[in-house]
Amino acid sequence: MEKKKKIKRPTIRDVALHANVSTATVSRALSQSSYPISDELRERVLLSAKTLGYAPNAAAQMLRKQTSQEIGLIIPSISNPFYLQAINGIDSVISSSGQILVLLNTQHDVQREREFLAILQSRNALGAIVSSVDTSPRTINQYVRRGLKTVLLDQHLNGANCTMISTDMRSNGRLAVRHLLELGHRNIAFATTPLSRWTRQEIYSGYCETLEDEGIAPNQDLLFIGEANTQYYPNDVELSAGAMAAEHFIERRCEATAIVCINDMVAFGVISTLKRHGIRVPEDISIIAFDDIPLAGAYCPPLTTIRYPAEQMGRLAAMMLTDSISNNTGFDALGIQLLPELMIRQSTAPV
Amino acid sequence: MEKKKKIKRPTIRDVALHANVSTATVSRALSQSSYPISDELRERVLLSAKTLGYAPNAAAQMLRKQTSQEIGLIIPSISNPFYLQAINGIDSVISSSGQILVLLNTQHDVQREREFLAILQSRNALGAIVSSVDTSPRTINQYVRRGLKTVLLDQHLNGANCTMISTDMRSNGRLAVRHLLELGHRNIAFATTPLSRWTRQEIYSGYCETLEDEGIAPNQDLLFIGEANTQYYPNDVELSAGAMAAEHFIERRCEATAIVCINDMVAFGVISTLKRHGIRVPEDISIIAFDDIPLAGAYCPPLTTIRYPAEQMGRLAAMMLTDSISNNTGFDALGIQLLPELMIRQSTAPV
DNA sequence: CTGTTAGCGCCTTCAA
DNA sequence: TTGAAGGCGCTAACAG
Repeated sequence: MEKKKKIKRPTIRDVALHANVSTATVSRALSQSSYPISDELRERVLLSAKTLGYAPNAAAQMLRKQTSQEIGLIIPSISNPFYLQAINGIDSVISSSGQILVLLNTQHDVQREREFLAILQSRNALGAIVSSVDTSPRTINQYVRRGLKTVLLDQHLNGANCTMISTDMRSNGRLAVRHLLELGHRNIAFATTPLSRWTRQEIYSGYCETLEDEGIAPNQDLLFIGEANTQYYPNDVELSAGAMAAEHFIERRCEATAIVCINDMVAFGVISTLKRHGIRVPEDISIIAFDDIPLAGAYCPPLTTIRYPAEQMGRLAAMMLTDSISNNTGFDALGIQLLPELMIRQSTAPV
Repeated sequence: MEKKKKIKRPTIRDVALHANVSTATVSRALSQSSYPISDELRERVLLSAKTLGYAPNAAAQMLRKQTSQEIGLIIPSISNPFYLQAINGIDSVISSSGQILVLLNTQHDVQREREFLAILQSRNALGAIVSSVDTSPRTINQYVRRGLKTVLLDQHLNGANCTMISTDMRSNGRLAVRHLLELGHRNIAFATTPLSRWTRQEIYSGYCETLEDEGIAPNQDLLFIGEANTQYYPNDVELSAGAMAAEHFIERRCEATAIVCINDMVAFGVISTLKRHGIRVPEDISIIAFDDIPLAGAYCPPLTTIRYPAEQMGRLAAMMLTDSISNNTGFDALGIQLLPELMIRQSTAPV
């Protein structure tokens, strides 16, 4: 192969030489600083920079200024539309303040999560928004202590020394069940992916509590867990998990008149599977879920669901982070919970 | 407010002092280099680093090594599930080689796209994967010339000096129409968001061509364009655009027996709106679309669609980029097209 | 107003 | 096998 000449980008010194000024002047002319500089020089510098195609070296700036413009986003997966919406919200805030989003996907691996935290630390990231899969706040706190501004998203980690934004999943769970109870349902099943995440456990707890309040004993036989798999829908583990749960539901001839699904995607998997078996929603069985992803209202039937304000949560997280960065306030373990909203559509009906 | 003591992270020098060796030794001990170093020293250094909580300063490394481990992903929006899948594919490749993904959302703004390219250049990014909204390859070529490794995703920009990965949208369009023709449809409408992007125009061209081949004159009255809006579905512009197109379709009492939709989300918007007006799919009208997002198969009816191998495209883009980086091959304007696949489900039926 | 200069933290020759 | 030292590109303190 032909030898490749390494392309050397022009530096501030090249510009200085070309414009016949000092590097300091170039630096001042190019930065928006209000530092006094004559218009003539400024223009000469700007011109030289343009002719040479000069672009500042970000690494040098970071090193010198001891800071970067990066915000790290650590999430467990990017398959879930929730994160898409959250990213949207986050991006809308940070991009307008000239910051840059570094996306780190842990794939639900605690080890990776820790590595990513270390990476952000290494990079002098301005801050991190973390949807943690860790069960202990130890690692997070360690980085917070070392100065990494952090906001926890979609997860409430007891004892974490940082702002946490979530919704009260348990009361969301209650809300869903109460809606079904009001419609006269008494035999209510629960379909979910494995209850490994705190948020899922919370929803399930809310479900159990509310039934108990009503004098209905929660029943393990009504819990349908679909493994994360791609057996039924090759492109989506949650859809597929929903389908799996529904298959079990049918096999076991479950007589529930309603199913609470852990999220919209699982619900879609459940509904499409039930339909394939000739079971109608909501005539034969009511379905309620959580998230309210954009498609929920355009599904058939339009899905009754508890809105999870994903985009707003993302936006809020970014705002809290930005605030904590610019005011240099930290260590304020503020817990924020967004209130749920029941979106009644057409997948639930009276018994 | 209380004065905040600036937290200073330990440097390589601190570790050197603590371990009573030189900074050079520390550097060598910590890097995986095969440089000879006694086991005893190595362990001492590693221990010191751990006790001090040392983490290398990425900026300094980048400056010194004149390179970063960043891959930039420039996309026009993160609302479209296509990009979600593409990100998934990309991430799966680059994260396994220790690289980091920087997500840059242009919001369909050419100006922002150019700024982002400049930012990546500034940061000595290893490379960029770009889903461009530019209509000319000029800017891209400029950065390619300056050494930024680039792969164009989901867009074929004539004259661009870089690898381009896309599918042949025109033949995808043809494939869709041919399927409908085979089912006996002759009066076929087209529902889309504005035809601003090249990919959309291509699909539309394929649609027109195929009709002409069949002796059917394309008819402007059969083209339904839904503005990007949030009027019908507040959380999703494409869903909403589909709904809008369908409303027009109904208002104008269009008599087409089939609709080609520009993508699955638009199709969902169309279908749910048609249904709301009592029009059945596929009994009254057939719907075909493009993308095959995970939900397509779980919709009702399951959507007949042309699979757009988003994740594979992402993976391929990342692989091409990685390859071009490690082999330092560049300027090889390779055009790659992934073949479409018709997923026949239940939203299309004979006339 | 403009220039000189000293590092920011790290890696990597070169010398020992 | 280890250490000393220069410099990557930039900014900010200090001189002029």
